[in-house]
Amino acid sequence: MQTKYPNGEAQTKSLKTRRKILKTARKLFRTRGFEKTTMRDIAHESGIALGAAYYYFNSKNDLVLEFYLKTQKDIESRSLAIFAETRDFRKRLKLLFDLQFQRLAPDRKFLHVLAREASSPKSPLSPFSGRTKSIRDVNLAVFKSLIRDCTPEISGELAEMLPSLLWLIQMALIFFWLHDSSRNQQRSRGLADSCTEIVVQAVRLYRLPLARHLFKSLNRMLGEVMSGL
Amino acid sequence: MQTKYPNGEAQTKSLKTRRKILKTARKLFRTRGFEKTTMRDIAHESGIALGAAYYYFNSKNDLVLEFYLKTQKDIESRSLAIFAETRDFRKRLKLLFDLQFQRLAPDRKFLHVLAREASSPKSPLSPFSGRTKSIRDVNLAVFKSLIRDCTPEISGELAEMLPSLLWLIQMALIFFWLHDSSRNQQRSRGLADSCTEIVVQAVRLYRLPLARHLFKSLNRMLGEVMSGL
DNA sequence: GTCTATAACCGGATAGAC
DNA sequence: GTCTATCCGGTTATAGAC
Repeated sequence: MQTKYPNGEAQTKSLKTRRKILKTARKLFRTRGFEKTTMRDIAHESGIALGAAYYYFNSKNDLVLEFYLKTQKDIESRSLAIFAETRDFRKRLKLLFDLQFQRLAPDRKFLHVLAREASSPKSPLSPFSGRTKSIRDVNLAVFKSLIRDCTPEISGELAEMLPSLLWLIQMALIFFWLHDSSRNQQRSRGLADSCTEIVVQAVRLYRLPLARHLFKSLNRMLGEVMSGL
Repeated sequence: MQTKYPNGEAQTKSLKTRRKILKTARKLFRTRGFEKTTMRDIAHESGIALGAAYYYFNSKNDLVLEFYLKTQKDIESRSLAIFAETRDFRKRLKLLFDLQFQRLAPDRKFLHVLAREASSPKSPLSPFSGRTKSIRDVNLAVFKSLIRDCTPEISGELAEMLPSLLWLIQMALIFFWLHDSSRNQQRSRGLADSCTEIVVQAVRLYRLPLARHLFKSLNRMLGEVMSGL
């Protein structure tokens, strides 16, 4: 991961091997599934020794993390195009959730190890850990630009808290989607719809004096969740 | 697990061994942690062979599940006492969350395997799977009796949807608490407070015509999440 | 049918030679 | 940076004892 490359020569070769491993792993994970694919399989099909595979990746799980990171970066760049299409808050949100499902779909079968790994506090893959902080920050930035210049206009305190809230909702949606065995993950899409609707309705209620207490508590909750990073 | 016992003799001995394993496992998990305790350790300290441990428990994870199930049953019976103390909705909710934290606390260090295991769709421990359905039903029943005869009065559609909502919140709280490294899990307690407050405020807003759409969407969302069990 | 004990198996991960 | 040989521990297979 953090290996130094003193010269272009080595870099090229090293990168080639690294990519080869990733490609093989992805292929095998997709066809046989994560648990039925052994590191020995991956090394063998990549034409290298087991030890070499571990030279490039610290663990089998790390391979999966790599795919996820790449996808999230991809989604970030594509989200800009989405926000250019429409300024409507609801549509933007819906399109973004759709984009997540769509881009993650090819790897859905084995991405569940992400959730599993994320549930281990010790793991660097924990949702509350440093390794994933960069990707979380990217996600938050996406939600910030979703809110910017949208209709209805969202500003002030609401604009402060919404990114965190939307990020949490997105994480929950992805978790649900990973386990969703309905055809084409229809249930997850329905869930994304209702979550979108809930947020839209909540935004509408925000200015209501009677709802003041509710949003105060919600804001406090978000602070408590996100402060630990 | 589902072994038949044709006579009391065998049952007694069998149960004794079983309990011995559980006791040893719990002790070792608590002192060394889950991953540093091997099944060989547990068998050895229990004075039995490795194979015997596997005769009683299908896997190392199953041992942890056993502790969790026992705790949840314990919580169920204690919750009745709590609801006898007060009819106040907010207080009942807060006391119930506190009870969860308190009873689960001794095993907090190794209960994270629950979350990990629960994240594997194939696993019988998945939150959406049959093995855990009974415990989920028990939890839901607890929330139903929390709502019954409380002040402010909760009935109708709201009484229908609240148990599911509270269950989801509870699961999220426990997940957060498992990873919470703040002293004495203070952050989790704060989070439980704000979640409680959010629910209380939401209940207040329920009758508001302007909030109709919001609750409709919320209800739909809960249906989508819970229908898959 | 109920239980125990021993010896593998399997696959993720590591050590260390080259 | 790549290999081979090993470790380690969850899990399984098997052979019997009661």
